[in-house]
Amino acid sequence: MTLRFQVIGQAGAARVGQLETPHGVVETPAFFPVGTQATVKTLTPDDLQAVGAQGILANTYHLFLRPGADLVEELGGLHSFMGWPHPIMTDSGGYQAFSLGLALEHGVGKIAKMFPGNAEAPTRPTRKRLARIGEDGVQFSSHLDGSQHLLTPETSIKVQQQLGADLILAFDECTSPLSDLGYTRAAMERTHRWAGRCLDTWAADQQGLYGIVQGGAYHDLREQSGRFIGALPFFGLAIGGSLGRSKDDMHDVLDWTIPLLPEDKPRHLLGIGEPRDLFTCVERGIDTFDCVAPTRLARHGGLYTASGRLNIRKAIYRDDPAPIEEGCACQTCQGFSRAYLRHLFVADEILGYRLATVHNLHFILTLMARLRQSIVDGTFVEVKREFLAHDR
RNA sequence: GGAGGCGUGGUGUAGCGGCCUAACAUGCAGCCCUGUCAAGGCUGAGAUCGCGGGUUCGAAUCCCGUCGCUUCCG
Repeated sequence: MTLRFQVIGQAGAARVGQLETPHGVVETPAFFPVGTQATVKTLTPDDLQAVGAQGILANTYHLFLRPGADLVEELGGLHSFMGWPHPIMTDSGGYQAFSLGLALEHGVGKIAKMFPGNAEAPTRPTRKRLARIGEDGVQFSSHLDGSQHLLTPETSIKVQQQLGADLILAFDECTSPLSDLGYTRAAMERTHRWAGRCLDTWAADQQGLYGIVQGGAYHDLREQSGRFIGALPFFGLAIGGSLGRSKDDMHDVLDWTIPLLPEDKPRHLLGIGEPRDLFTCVERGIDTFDCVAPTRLARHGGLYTASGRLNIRKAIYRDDPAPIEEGCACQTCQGFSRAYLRHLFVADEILGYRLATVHNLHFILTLMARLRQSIVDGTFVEVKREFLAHDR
């Protein structure tokens, strides 16, 4: 059983590395598509390999509720259960403390453009929260059947052991961008206490455990958290939590945090990002990413191209015989027109969601591979400049 | 030939005297989505209620006529 990370090349703060896991080596920087319920929606493991995925991220809370950790363990663990023999990371369920808690109550995501006082209204309706946070852990009302479940640092790590991912995450609390300094500090301190409990429960030789830096968009808190989490004996470090109200805020958070983390450990940025984010975050020293954006956007008709995102449902594509992107090597662009894809979306045909997902993942994973190579070649700055110049 | 029913945005329907400057679904258009409650959400355009006349303070709603569709009987 191998669990090891080594940096093999650098360009400024950007770095190329190898993350060895029991299920294979991840060449970093890398992007992990999200497969919350042990499936990257609409794709088979073969599809995933074809688009260039090295690893995926699944979710503890969702799998704990359904089908249950005991069952997955009985069936040989996640890799065997879902037929994916390559690296898997599991999120701890800490994010659900937010997404089913304050995110519902505030009607926001982890990067909130809408703040109280801003003229623009929230894009999502506010709803009653399904998660309540206490010192011991998070009390969830299942979104499936309303049943009550307490997830703690200990139970989260144990469930992740049963699921058997290669890389696992500490149980933390992701705060809302609308949380004030006082609340964000209290949540961060609680996450720090939970970090110790996660370490105490962790079987270090089995899985690589990542500690999570919190602190919202507050400078002092991020520094405090970066120092604290960075000094603990985790296998890797992740940056989580609210990243403010803009990309600038997000970059500030990375600039404050990353220099405080040990250089020899892998750094994961939770829940980011969009194509351009890969450049700006790798540039600051991030090694791995996970994000629902490419897959979710694909299912909603948002398709990546070198000149920005297009919405395939638009009328202008009704009779467009061109592929999504001229010159794209993905299965979708090789065989299908924009007009056909638009038809599939308008007709609500399943194939549309799959073809769109294939394209977006191929796009982002190919971009990541190019970016990785550019660090080796010493052309990162040029490649980045060129990409950003075209991306709208 | 006779009796009845129905005609409301592109489509299917709701409303059956004032709260209708007409509702809902779907479709259409645009926007949003960053550790997935997410094949989801938000916003918008679109009908003077078949046509004509009448009753009434007031009609999509009641009455008469007319046209169209439809069901049953012959």
